[in-house]
Amino acid sequence: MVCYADAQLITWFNKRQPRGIQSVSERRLGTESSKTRQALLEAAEQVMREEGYAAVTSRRVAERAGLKPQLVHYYFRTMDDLFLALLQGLADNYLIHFARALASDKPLRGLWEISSNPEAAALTTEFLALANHRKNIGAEIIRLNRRMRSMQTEVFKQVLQSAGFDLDEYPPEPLAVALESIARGMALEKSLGITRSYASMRALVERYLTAFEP
Amino acid sequence: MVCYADAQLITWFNKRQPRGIQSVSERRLGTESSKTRQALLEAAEQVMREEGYAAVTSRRVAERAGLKPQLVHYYFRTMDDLFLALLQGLADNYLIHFARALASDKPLRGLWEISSNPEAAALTTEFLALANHRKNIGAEIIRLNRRMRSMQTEVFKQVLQSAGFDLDEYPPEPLAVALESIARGMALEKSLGITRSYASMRALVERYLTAFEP
DNA sequence: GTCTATACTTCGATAGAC
DNA sequence: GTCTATCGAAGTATAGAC
Repeated sequence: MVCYADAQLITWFNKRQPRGIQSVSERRLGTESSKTRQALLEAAEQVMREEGYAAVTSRRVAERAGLKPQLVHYYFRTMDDLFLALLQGLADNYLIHFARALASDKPLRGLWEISSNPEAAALTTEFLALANHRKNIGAEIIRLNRRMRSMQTEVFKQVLQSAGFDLDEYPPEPLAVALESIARGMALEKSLGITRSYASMRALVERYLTAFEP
Repeated sequence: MVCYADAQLITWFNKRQPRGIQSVSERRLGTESSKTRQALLEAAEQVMREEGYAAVTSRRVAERAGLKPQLVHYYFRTMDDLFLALLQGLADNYLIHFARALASDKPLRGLWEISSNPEAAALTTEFLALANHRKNIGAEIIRLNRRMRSMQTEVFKQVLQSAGFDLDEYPPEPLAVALESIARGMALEKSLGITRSYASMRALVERYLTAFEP
């Protein structure tokens, strides 16, 4: 199994094409390396997770960070820019965990664990909802989805092949989609307090994973 | 396979316990049978699907329906009440399609089709996001989830049994969860314009469905 | 059943001082 | 880099006339 160091993977991944159309206002803007900017992003993530994307307003984010609302507009020209930065952070975070899963001896279980995280699932759901009506967010989600899916599919392919499975009978891509969809679905139910089918699903998934990763 | 008529099923299903805490304001309220109320609900559903839950405001809903914003408050005491009514409509709609699937000779394929509807998936995602921070919505979603899941599980159980499958090896409940999660995941990607893994996933699912429903 | 009028809150965004 | 001050727009909700 190929193994990247965290930093390397993220660096490689972030060599991305310029994203969407940027606003061309003349207004002054804070640097990306600012600590305050980071604090605002963390506050925004908390607000989004706890109260939903509609609650991510300059005033509420600033309040959570103990700062003035105008600072949000100083570091992010528009709220859309803030959401894009947030999405970027989420993707970076995914990559870190993905790299760890890759480096472990049971990468598929790692993928399952990543997508089973209720907090991450809730955040992802917020972004998926956002993506349906904010063009910029939607475009970025599509970009990220493409890359993540490719990487997941590659992991499935290598694991299945080295375990001697026929890739026609066990097609890597839909299996990757299935794993992520199911894990996120379960995580969402969990974050709502629904645990009813958790055990039986865990057993079912475990059976497949054991077959794939003995 | 048991077969209910649409109306009967909905009637049975809607014999539900009273939902959550209702506001106790003295204000006048329109009747549930009003045509205007129905128009507002349809407008709200459109707005929610196209622009997200955050766009479901009294002003925007009224505008879409060609009415005055205050009418929204006349028919729904609070916006939460409107969301709950919307959710109820969504559940009723699900039941209609569920009943049709039950009555057909391939109920599992029917379940797949229902959850594969991109518009419905987008709406469901909006509600799942809403559920994470609006207590009333969350409670109602949990209630609906429990009932729908029971019904889906029962369908799986009957189909698998009559096809001679071992229910320990093919456990109905997690299979129902998997079917819905995957279908919704695919539908969400579709509504974003991602069609990449659609064909291969369709083939994989078809293989299982053919085994279950020859 | 629908309207006008209105009170109050919160929002995004910007200009300009320090 | 952070602040004060401020605009205009949009939001929920209610009272009361017709």
